[in-house]
Parts: sequence; C-alpha cells; structure tokens
Amino acid sequence: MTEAQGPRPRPTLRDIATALGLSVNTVSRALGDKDSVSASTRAAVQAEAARIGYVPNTLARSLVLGSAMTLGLVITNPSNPFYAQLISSIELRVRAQGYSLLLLVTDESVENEQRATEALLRSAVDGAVVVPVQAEWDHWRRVRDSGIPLVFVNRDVPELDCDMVGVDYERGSYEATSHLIAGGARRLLLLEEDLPITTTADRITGFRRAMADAGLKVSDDQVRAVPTKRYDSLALPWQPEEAYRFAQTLLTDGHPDGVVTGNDYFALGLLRVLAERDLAVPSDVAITGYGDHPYAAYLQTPLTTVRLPAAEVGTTAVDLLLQRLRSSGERPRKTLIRPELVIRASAPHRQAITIDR
Amino acid sequence: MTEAQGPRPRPTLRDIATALGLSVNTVSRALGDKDSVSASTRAAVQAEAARIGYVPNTLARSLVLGSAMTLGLVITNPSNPFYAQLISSIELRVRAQGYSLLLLVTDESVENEQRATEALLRSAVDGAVVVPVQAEWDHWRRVRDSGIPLVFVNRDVPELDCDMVGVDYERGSYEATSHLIAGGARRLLLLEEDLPITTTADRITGFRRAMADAGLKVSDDQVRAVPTKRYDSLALPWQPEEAYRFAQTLLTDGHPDGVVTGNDYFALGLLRVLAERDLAVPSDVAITGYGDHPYAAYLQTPLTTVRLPAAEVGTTAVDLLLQRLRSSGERPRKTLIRPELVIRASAPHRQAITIDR
DNA sequence: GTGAAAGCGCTAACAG
DNA sequence: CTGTTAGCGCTTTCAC
Repeated sequence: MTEAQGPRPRPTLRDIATALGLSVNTVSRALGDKDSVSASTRAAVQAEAARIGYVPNTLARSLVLGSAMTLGLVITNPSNPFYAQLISSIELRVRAQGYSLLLLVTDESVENEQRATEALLRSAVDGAVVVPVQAEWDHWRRVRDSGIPLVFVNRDVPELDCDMVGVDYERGSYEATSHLIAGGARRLLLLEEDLPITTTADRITGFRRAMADAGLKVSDDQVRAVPTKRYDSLALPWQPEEAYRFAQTLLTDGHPDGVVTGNDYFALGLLRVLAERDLAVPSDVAITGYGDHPYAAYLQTPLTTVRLPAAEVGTTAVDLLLQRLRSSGERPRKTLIRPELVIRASAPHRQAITIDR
Repeated sequence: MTEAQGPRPRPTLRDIATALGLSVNTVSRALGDKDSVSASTRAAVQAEAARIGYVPNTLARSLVLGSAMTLGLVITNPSNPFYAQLISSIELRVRAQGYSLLLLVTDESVENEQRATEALLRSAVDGAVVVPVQAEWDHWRRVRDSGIPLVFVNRDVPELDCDMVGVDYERGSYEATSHLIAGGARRLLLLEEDLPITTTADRITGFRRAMADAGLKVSDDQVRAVPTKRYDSLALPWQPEEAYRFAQTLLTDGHPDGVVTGNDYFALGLLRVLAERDLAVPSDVAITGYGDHPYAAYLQTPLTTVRLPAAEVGTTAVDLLLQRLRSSGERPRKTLIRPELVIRASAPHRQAITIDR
C-alpha cells in the first residue's frame, strides 16, 4: 500500500531541492534554463521534476516578476458570431505568445463593464483587448492610467487615445450601397441598428457617401433605425424579429428597390416580409446584409453581404497589445481592416440583373 | 505642476499604512471587514484607500490564501452558437460568485487540450468547466488527481467519474423523430455529424429508439454520417456546405419523406438541395434541425428544431463545480437537461399536415 | 484594538 | 557553478 490517494499538496521547488540536496534557487535556475547551472545538476533536477510532476506556480512567479502573463478580453456578447470568431482568434494568439486569457462579458451593460475594469485591475493583467460598450469611459481611463495598456477592438473610444483595431464599416457600407446602385437600384433604404455605437454611425456615413457619389439625394426617412434592444447574450439574439416587425410597417406605401441592412439578421427579417408581400428578391428589391453569417449563403435567396475580417482583427489586436507592452512610448495606432463584399443572389452582379430585364 | 503622469506603481497596503502611521496588517484587517479594528481606524483606512485608488493585488492574496479564485473554461469552439451561449452563461455565473474566468479554446484538437491542461495546472485554477474533445483523457486525469475538480459539459468522459452536465440529446432526437412519424413520415433518414463524440451517438440512439417504438425498422443506410471536418473556429463553420454536397448524392433514387438532422446547418444544406429538386417541405419531405439557431425561425420554411438549454447547462455546471469546491467528498453527479422541440413549418403539427392532404 | 513576525512559492541580487 | 539573503503584497498567527 502506498500513501492514500487524496489530492496531496502540489510539489514545489523545495520538494525537488530537498530531494536532491540542492538549494531552492539552484533548482529554480536549472528549470529556468539559465546558464549558470552544471549540465549534470540540470539533468537531475529536470528528472526529479518530471518524476514528481512538478508544475511551476504561476501565482508566485507572477508576484515576484510583477507580471501575471495574463491578458484580459472584455467583450460584449459572445453570441454575436463576429465576436465569437474574435474570441477564438484572440485566444489562439494570446496562448501562442505564452499568455493566459481572462474573459469578461459585459452584455452591453456599462455597469458590467465597470465591474470588469475592477476585475482587470485586481487581477493585475498585463493588458487588455476591449470591445467597449461606448457609453462611458472614465473607468477605462482609470485602467489605462494605472499602467495597463488597452487595445480597443471594433469600436473606438477616441477620448482615451489607446490603440484601436477595427473594421472599416464605412467602406463596407459604401461598397454595399454602391453595388446596389450599380445594379440599378435608385430608391434605397438603410436599415440600421438603433444603438449609439460608432459601428452603426460609420455604416450610415458609408451609405450617405455612396449615395452622394452617385448623385442621389438621401432624405431622412431613407435611413431607418430598427428599434434594437441591446441584446442579451444569454438568449439567442432575436434581431430578425425586430427587423421583421419593423419592416412590416415600412412597406405600406410603395417599396424601395434596394435595401442595405446593418446586419444579416435584419436581412433575414426583411426577407420574410418581402416574401409575404410577394416582392421578389432581387428583381423587385435587392438586399445586402452585413456580417456574412454562416447561414447567409444558404438562404433561399443567398445573401449578398459584407464579410467581416474577424480573425485578422483579433490577431492584429493582440499583436498591437504585445508590442505596446514592450515599448509603451509610441503613439497610439488606429487600424481599420477592410471588409469584403460577398456577392450572391440577393444583390447579384450588374449583368445578372440586366438579364432579368 | 504635480508629479509627471507616467504609470506610477500601483498603491499597496503599505502605502496606506505609512500614510496613516499604521501597520500594514491593521490596514489589511480594516479593508477586510474583520471585526478587530476600531471604527475610526477603519473609516480612515477606507478613506485613504479610496483617495489613492487602492486595488487589492489578487496575486499576492491568492498566493497566501492558496486559492486563485479563478475557474477555467475549456471549450472547443466559440463559433458554435450553443457554445457561445454557454460561454456567456458560465462567465456570468462565475463572476457573480466572485471568481474570475480563464478561457482556453481547443478547437477540437487533443494537443490543444493537453496544452490547456498544462495552463490550468500552472495557473492553479480552483476548478474547471470542460467541453472535452473526447479522444483522450489522460491529461484530464492528471488535472483531477492534482486536486482540481472538473465538470464536464455537453460531452462526458465516463472513465474519470467527474461531475457532468449535458443535454439529453437522445431525448431531443427521439422527440424530433417521433414528431416526424406522427406527422405521417415513414421513410425516415437521419443526417448526423461524422464525429466520434457522444452527442452524436446519443442522437442516433434516440432516432433508433423512436423508430423502434413506432414499429419501424431502421436499415443501416437510414443513418447517414455527413463527412464532417472538426470545424475550425477561426473560419466560419461551413457545415451547410458539407451537408449540401452530401445531400446531393443522397436523393438520387427516390427520396425520404422525413429527415432528422443533427444540427441546423445540415438542415440548411439539405433545404437547398430539396429546393433544387423541386421537393416541397414539408409535404414531400418534412425536416427537423437541431440547435434552434437564431436564423431557424426565419428561413423561407421556418425550421422545426430542437432548442438546446444552453444557459441552464452553463449555470448548472458552474453551480456543480462550486459545490464540489466546498465539499469534495460526494459522489459525482451526472445531469442531463431536457431540450425542447420547437415546432415550425418544416415539420408542422399533425393537423397542419392533414389539411394538406 | 493594534503591531511584530512569519510565510505563501518563486526569482533576483549578491556572495562564495 | 552553487548557496545565502532578500523581497514581491498579502494574510494569519500571536503577543502586547
């Protein structure tokens, strides 16, 4: 019979040291691949470490080193597919660089975000990647001022001049709009989220610019804000429902011949209303989505939409953060990554439309 | 002019102590709401702490307390909407209980999972919620044996008898199948993922059991495994494509009158093939999905599907884990939460079908 | 009620 | 090359 099982306390450097008749610190150096250790000692130490299953205690290590080798990720809603991909790419990159990742979900709530900053401070993360709620930012200032570098992702907080990496939403919206116009649409509509965030604002700007460049005027009622709950990550994001209800009220008198939507869910709700009204897509109304969700290509009418470079955004954000950790001096960098218009049947190429005529 | 800005070192207990002429440990107790401190001292300490923006150092605290107040979440793929919701619910619950959450993404790779266990051990998490890859589990044994309680989620590793909480996939599949049969389908097909995981196996069992209970025989070619890549969380999960290709080869001779699919993406791919073949849903072929993704209700033919209780699974998992942290003695508990069949047009109620006849 | 001392596990100085 | 000393920031004895 050996010892009883029971989770015995985890081995420490001292266990190895006493077992081998060495000092704790020699063991530390042997394991740390420092040079000032004889080959034989190192071998013995490593053997013993392996034998007893020694795992370094990151807590103690971090305390003395002054770095937890941990980064924070503060995100609003993992159920948004774009953010889900962002999480994956960020986690991958962070881990590849030897850091751990602390996850905080804010659910678009400022209070949650404030608590998240507390957690970041307490945990003494080395830095954080943040999708800000964008309603207040004093708590972020506090984090930054206490020496924790921040990279804002997808949405910026210009007041704090931190690094930022996002998507060129304006451009994506510009291209989608221009594409509809090139396809022959003239009476356009923009269906946007009713949220006070820059992504929405940028898409509106892109829409307006594309219209202006085509010599089309934009009246106020061509830009519609769909009543949008700041949606709950615990429930499924029922945005199609909101767009569906809204679109029902939208098409009472006449109809647009092109609709740019701010996300694929809106397009989904809109498509249903159009089907109910016997309006054909794209011949009566051409539609673009935003996001290129996995289902977009497989709808009855495959959706023309703007594909977001999620992985690239995430990777870039982590890289920026790690650079910043090495040299804090440089000026903040703002990076916008260009999304890609994916053209499918809901708003096909000009030729395809022409054939229909 | 005050001091230059620059991220000065974060305040410690000693800063408060010296400022107030107290000892470090009096300050500690004052902040920790211990009783053995005079009211006036406590007030002074708290005031000073607030003034200089003191934030306790979790690292140091954890080191002496022997608990990092951190739980790990090891998950395969955040881009799977079910897991995305799981992440949200788990994070919420974990944070509500005063713990932090360390996130590890494995992308269905055993190697990543093994590295994840190393990270868990180094970080000295108090416990972990794990969606296991289910190919090997020696590394999990090691974690458990070093005293870190594990709760497996969605998939079990029975060899380790840890706590487990999942979805009753078999039942969901049974209900979906029975529903199709009740609607009049007789020539049924099951389209499943080709992955060696228990969730898939359970759904197959449920299908077979429902068929048997209805007195229907199941030949081997009625259970089809769609070639499924262990899909990449960095790319979008292109499972519709796989199901689409597969379904094209499926309907060459005759067609089933009911198809149970193992996930909503398969249903999407299948729907397209059916449309291409001019087979009507549900009158020619009734279909059920699995997962109730946000788009399911908004397809041209709204999808009857099995809704997964993601939030409940996540919350339960965390609660189990925290209980286990308090009393490690009890026997492992396995909990299956029942999913809900959501009936829509792709496989309507019996009456609706009857009317069509 | 408060302070002094010790230690969590580890690493960075410095001796030898 | 190796050991000793010191200390990261905090909490828990135990005196006073």
